[in-house]
Amino acid sequence: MTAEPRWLDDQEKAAWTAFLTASNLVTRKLEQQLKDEAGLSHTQYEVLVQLSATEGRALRMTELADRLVTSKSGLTYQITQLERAGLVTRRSCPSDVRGVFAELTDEGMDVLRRAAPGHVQAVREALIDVLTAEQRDHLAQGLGEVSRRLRGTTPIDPA
Amino acid sequence: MTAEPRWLDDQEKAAWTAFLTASNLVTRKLEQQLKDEAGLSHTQYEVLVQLSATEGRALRMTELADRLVTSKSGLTYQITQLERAGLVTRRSCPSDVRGVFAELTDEGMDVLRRAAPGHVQAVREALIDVLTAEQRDHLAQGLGEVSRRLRGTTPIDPA
DNA sequence: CCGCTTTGGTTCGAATTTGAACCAGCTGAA
DNA sequence: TTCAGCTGGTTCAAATTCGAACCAAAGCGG
Repeated sequence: MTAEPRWLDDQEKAAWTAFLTASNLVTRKLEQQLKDEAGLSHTQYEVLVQLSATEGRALRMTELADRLVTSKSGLTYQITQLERAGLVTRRSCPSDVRGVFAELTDEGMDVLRRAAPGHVQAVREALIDVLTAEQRDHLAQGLGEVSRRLRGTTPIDPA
Repeated sequence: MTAEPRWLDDQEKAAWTAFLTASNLVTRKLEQQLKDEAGLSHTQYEVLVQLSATEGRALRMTELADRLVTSKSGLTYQITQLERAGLVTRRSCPSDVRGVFAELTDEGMDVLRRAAPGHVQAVREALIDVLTAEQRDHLAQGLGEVSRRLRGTTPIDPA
């Protein structure tokens, strides 16, 4: 048993390490930039972005957690922080007593507006402008598929 | 002032979000897998990998921190954990009293050997086998360049 | 040989993150 | 109607992470 696994060959390893290190470096860089220039963590920034892009500027906690790819408890924490800072408010859901909407405040919108330019610039410098249009397409294609598969992950296949 | 920034167009945004979500999802997935099957965090696993791949199975703290793309203090913490678990030992550097080598123990090597197959398998499922050989090449090319630029980042250009 | 700046690591405190446990409130089937 | 089981969020404790402060040693120029 435990047949020798298929190790990664050089080409595969190159792809893997490039992905891993780029992922770490970019994350680090942007976290830094946001903290310095806007006083926000990347998670917090993403919350604001998601809410601002949504009709009604509000989303349910679970939906938001899914979009951010974070844990429910992690989101609860961050929303509390943002609420404390006045950038977001909690509102209860009319159709489900248990439900909670996180809603972007005007101030939250302002903060986002001020933070966005610098952040977009940083994203360009770190990733977007470094790639050719073709490379961006390949990236979107490949990693898009990767994401899709990991999202629809029902480990138990109901045959 | 503050000219309207160049926002991301759809194509660029697609690349960015694909990168971001794939990065989060893959990280999450692998963290999970390692914790479950080997009782290691991904950082710890990477430490073992880097050491095992090095002549003498030892590396200086700073060098190791750079390779892992982590902070020095973060590495100090993790090495302490691994040392406590008996997978790594600290050894002082002969040529520099301040220096510290992290060295892989035999037990650490064993743990790595047991953990590797499952982890490689997970990496394949999450990323490598999802992409075509061509996509992997593009990924390695593009993100390799991204990494290179972020590494050699001396914000102050000494003109 | 002497100070000054840099380097290598660790320590410390603050901020996050995560999964497990928990509490309601929903939902569907009997 | 009723109860078992799922859902939506929060709470909690434990593990990490990071940057700033710190200490000691190394490297250097004079």
